[in-house]
Amino acid sequence: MFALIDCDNFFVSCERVFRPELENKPIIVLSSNDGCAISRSDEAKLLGIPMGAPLFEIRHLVKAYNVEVLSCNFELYGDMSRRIMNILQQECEKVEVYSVDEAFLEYDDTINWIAEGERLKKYLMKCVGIVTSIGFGTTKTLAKLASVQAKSSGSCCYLDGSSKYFDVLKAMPVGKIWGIGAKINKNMRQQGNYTAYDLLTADPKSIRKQYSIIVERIVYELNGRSCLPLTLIQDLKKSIQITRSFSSPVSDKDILKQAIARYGFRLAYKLRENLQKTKTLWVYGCNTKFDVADTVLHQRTIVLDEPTNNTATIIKYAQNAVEEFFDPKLNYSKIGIMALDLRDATIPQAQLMFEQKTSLKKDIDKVMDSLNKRFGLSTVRPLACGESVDWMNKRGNKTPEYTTNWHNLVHVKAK
DNA sequence: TCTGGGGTCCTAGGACCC
DNA sequence: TCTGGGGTCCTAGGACCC
Repeated sequence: MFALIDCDNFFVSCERVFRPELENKPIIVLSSNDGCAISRSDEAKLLGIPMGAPLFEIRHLVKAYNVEVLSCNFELYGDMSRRIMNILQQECEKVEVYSVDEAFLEYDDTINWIAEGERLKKYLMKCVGIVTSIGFGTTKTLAKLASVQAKSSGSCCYLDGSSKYFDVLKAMPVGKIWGIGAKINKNMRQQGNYTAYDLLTADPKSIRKQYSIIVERIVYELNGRSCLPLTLIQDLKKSIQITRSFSSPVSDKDILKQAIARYGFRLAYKLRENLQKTKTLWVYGCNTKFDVADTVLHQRTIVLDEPTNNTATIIKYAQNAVEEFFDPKLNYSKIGIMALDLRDATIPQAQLMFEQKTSLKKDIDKVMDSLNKRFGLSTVRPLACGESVDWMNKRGNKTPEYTTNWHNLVHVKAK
């Protein structure tokens, strides 16, 4: 038996925990650079604000209905997520953290599912203050679908592939199924498969021929035949990237080089956190993708002599790449760096052709990491990252880091 | 004027091997 | 003029997820 725990309107809900006066009001949380709405309260959804709507397109609604607009505060959401996952891990032996606001649980023994779900829901609300939707199912796909049903009904829901639940599946649009995105949804509807029930009764082999093995698996999963096991141990990452849009387009090479140094610095830190090294870097810069015809992408791929997670090395290659592809005529709207071909840093690689470097660089990284972990990210950083932050992206309405910064602790007065 | 960031998996086709 | 059969590995692109 699988369960899916999904936090309702997660980012908005995190904000409300510390701003209870925002309860029952329309709120949206924006993406980085204050660009799009990426989390909406139920009240905001009712106003017709779609997921991912650019702020400039919904200004009239924001104004007319006095919508509270918040910048994203990922420090807060990340910490709230950790709290929730820790609780789930205490409550159940088998937990797969699927995303920042979702987790799959697996149970072996027979218990009263709905009662267990309601208990968990209440407990999470009491401990963290976040409303969750919980679905149970005999496969992960069914548990996911049950959580969708739970969201609309307000209480926990159970699904298996038996005819007992066909009514629910007949009312469930095919596009709501985990793994059916916009493209496949469109094709399915053209073929006359409108609901989860239609897909459940489809022929798996012909579905595979027409779509892919992924959609074939979904058919089996809807029938109650489990194809997707719980992944308890997270595989090592295969790629890591850091990319940001500028608050306004940049055509100054020095600023681009500062920005890429910052992202390289973050990237190297993440690699070290994951105990990984990279053998291949991909550095790119582009103008806005909304200028239809003339989208330009400048890029360099760098294959390193030996795998590294050293900040100075990564920044050096990243800045070289920018130096090479830079074109003063282009307005860069964002640049980014990606580490590919990642290796396990705990397995030492013997070097045949290259002399062993001294450990000085390693020591510098170690000191930087420990200071930054203790006093906050980028307390110390390489000079290459620069000081000026004018070009950095906007987060105009960011709320305090209530749970991760001593200076932002909530003050409570007792009367 | 203004439009996020970070991932995964699968497939087809090309290059190469014997 | 005619030109086999069976593999592997890598990459780019597409689709999906949150």
